[in-house]
Amino acid sequence: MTSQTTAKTHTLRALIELRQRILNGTLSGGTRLLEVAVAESLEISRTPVREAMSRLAEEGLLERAPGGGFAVRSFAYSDVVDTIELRGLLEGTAARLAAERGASKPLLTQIEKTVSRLDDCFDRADQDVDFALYSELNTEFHLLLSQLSGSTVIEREIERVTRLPFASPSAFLPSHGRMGGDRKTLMMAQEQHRAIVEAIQRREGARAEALAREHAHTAKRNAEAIFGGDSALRHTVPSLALISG
Amino acid sequence: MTSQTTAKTHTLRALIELRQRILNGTLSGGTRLLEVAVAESLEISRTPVREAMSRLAEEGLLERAPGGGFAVRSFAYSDVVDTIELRGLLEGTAARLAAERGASKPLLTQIEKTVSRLDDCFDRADQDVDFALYSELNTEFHLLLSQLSGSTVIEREIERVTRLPFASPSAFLPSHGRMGGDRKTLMMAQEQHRAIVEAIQRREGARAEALAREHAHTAKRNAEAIFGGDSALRHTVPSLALISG
DNA sequence: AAAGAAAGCCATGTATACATAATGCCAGAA
DNA sequence: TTCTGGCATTATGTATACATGGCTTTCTTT
Repeated sequence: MTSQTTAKTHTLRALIELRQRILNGTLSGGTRLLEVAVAESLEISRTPVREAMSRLAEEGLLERAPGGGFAVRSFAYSDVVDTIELRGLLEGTAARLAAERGASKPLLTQIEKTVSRLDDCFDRADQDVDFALYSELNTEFHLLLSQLSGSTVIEREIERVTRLPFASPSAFLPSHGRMGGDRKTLMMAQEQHRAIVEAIQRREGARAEALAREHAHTAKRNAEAIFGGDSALRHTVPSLALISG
Repeated sequence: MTSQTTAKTHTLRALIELRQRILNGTLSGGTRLLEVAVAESLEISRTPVREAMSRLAEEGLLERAPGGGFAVRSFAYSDVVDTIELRGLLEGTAARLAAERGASKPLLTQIEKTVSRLDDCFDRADQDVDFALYSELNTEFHLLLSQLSGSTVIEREIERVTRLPFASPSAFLPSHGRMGGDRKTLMMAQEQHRAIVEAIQRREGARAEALAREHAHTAKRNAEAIFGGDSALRHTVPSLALISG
């Protein structure tokens, strides 16, 4: 499955390809990346490789090795849990700030619309939920929430934490593979979405914060369920191969 | 004052020199850094310049420009306040986790010793406090607190936020320039240090969190006082020239 | 056989030449 | 005057040759 990534620049191609290899576990945690080897593997020169690795370090997928060079960052199970909790912390703060400082009208209108469109995902009475659409709208909701905070600092940090694949709001969303109580789970999450927006509108800061934290906590429980389940369940979540411990 | 930085590699020299210029305001927010210009200015080639700029982007002092290249990040007054609050949030979480999960004995012993050594800064009955020593120990205290959390995620984030010069625990510490009620301010802060450690030892998570947040809040008040004061007061705080709005 | 020194390798650091893409300016025509 | 086309400039992207420093390995000497 040599995903012939076609990007404008070699740097971008290297970036995407390396990211891919890290996420799918081809490059496991702790692996040192040698410029020459990677360059040969991608059939480009060292320069764009360095550039790509540098960006991956900014993303948090690589870390600079002591004597120069880069190594793949190791993620333990506890890191996943802590990072999700951190997202809850940040999103909680975003919600509180939005409530306390008063969120901008246009953004509020927009997030209401997003919540409403999320509702539509459940329209059909049968078990089928449009997961792809839900996932997309869910991501949009969380992005808007970070913007509602009115703080570029908070917004930036959320964006940063969220970039780690296992901490993204849609990371542990049920996929088509396992259907069980998923519809109910999603509906509960959606109820939390609505409550968060309502609390912000009513300027109830503490409540908005608590709700957003609890919302992330739900994601944490999902993660725990998947890790506790058999490995077949784990494989339903893409790019989770990078978790070592 | 051409600070002839002597570092092993050109990259390091460029890194230090550029950081310096950003912090002292020579390069103001929004300024685009052109590789060739910087390279000529530092009398090195473009390669180490790119490398240095990439690291500064990781530090948060630069940001990647849309069409490639880097620009100096702009910091508004509100960013300073928000970032300090963010530090409070993170340190509060670190304190809570340390209390809840139970902190390691050796680290607890070490932080107790640090608190004790901070006490010694006030030994002399006169107004003189050893600011340099206090600052160093204060930094050490906050570092140990982040480690007490037992979460590499939290520790890493605190390290990251703290790297921004105006969010570091010792950023708005009174300097020799202005003595007024500084001794009292420092003693109050030190009292908070002691209380935080005590709460962690007693496994009082919520209290530890609240105390750490309040501690950062104190720093925020200091920052506000300095910004509210005349510009002469602002100049007593090193590397604050980078704040634009 | 053990220890030290030297040599050589390997990985990153650095310079530089060239490629390419974006920007902007100038000129000419509608 | 304004629009448009092309050219020129400039900045980043890329390849590559060479430098350097640390580590290993081996050879030599005691």
